[in-house]
Amino acid sequence: MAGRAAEPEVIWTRPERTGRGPKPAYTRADIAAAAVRVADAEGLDAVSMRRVAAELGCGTMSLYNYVPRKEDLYELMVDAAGAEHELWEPSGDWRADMLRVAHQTRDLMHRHPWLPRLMSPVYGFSPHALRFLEHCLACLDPLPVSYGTKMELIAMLNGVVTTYVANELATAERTRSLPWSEEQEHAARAAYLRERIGSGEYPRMAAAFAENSGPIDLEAVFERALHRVLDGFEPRA
Amino acid sequence: MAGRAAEPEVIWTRPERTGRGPKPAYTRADIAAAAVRVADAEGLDAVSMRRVAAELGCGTMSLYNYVPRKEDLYELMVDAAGAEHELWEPSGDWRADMLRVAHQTRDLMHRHPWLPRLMSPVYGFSPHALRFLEHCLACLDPLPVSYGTKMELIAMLNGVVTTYVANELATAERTRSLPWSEEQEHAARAAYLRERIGSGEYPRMAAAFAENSGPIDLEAVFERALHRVLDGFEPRA
DNA sequence: AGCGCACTACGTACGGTGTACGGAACTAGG
DNA sequence: CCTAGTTCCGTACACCGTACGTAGTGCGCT
Repeated sequence: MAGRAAEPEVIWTRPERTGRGPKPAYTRADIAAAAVRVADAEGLDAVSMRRVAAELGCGTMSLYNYVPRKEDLYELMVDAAGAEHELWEPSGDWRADMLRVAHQTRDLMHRHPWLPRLMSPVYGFSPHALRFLEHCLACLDPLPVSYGTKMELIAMLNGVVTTYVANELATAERTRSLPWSEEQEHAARAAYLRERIGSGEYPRMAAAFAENSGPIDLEAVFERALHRVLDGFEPRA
Repeated sequence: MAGRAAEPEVIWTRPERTGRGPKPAYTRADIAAAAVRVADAEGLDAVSMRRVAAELGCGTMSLYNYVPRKEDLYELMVDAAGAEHELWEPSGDWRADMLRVAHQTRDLMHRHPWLPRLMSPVYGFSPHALRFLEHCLACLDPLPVSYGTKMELIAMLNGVVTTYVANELATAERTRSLPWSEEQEHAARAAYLRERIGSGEYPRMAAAFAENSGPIDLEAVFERALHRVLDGFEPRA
């Protein structure tokens, strides 16, 4: 009776509130918003049950009335971020629409740099994720391929965007907890790399760096990557 | 003097041992191997400084003589795993070689399921990562594009493989710490998904699931993804 | 109407984490 | 030889997720 059996539980099936007892002081959305606020301002590692509870102004253990495990808090955060996805009436040009989707996802991840790290297929079915998925499928209506293929397209595009942004943000998020700056870290790694490459052990890498030693246009790299992904799904190629 | 200034430090530039004092009891490789052993057997979350020290049979704080921060231990682990990459004489067929690379990476990640989670561009320049990169570039010698483009190809292929395997392993690694099994978790999520889709809010997702309700051939999905990536870099398309 | 119970709230406590600090043992360089 | 720079590691601290128990609250049922 009291000791509930260990049964799998998806947070979204758990009703937000039940009839009996005092009214909950917060909604799930309140909690997600607080966690997102903390993560945005202080980084994902600052998101602890205590910190989020403090942000809300309640006791730590009160959170466990809303969220059975910390992992579910993460799931709420991802869903809350997904709510910021702006949806539109599909234009009829699936390529243009998917490019727009990709750019919007990237912007979203720039606003919430912790998102790439939390991106997991496990969280892929939260309410807002479903809404987003349905929207992508709507944008792909003009594309004459099976739904299975469309799913593969969406997964691949999202994957590439996530990987790309994660790479963009990696040192930034990393150096947050380090006693030196991002620039210093970058410089140290670059110096090490130059030294290694100068050793002659890696002739092709040396050639690659010689080819273009200037700064890379990351924006252009991103754009090329998107187009290449979409090209792979163009029919009758 | 004693209080060293906070300067950026790449673990690979730090000499493995210095002249003065007693001989270190372990090599960096010993430590990496111990950490990998723990991660393979008990999951990445079991890799704590105490646990790794116990695995080695030394005091916890002794580890800090070899590794300044836990994060550097992760870097050692990734490099140690990278050492398992088997390199070969390029065949002259860059497509075949890159497919082989991709499959090998996937196998590697299956052997070390914690690898996708640690994959970070920051770790991309460890000794074995450089060796691997040079090998990929060698395989791409027959491809008549710039080194910049080759780098983009390698990054994209690795990214797609990593994302794909991470998805494959997500629930498995996740349920390790949960009081129920992977199958139960999967069933609960599937039930929730069916319920949501049955609501009629997501007509296209419903159609997608109706189209093919049987189990998906993940192997084929992976293969298609690889070919699509490589297609995007085929010259004169 | 009023009782009971399911629920919220949350203080305390436990076992874990990364790692700063300091002291003891050891060995190569001047 | 001596001393300075190491390695080794026990102790300690702040913080983490969360199990458990208690107190108070208000809905639903009788």
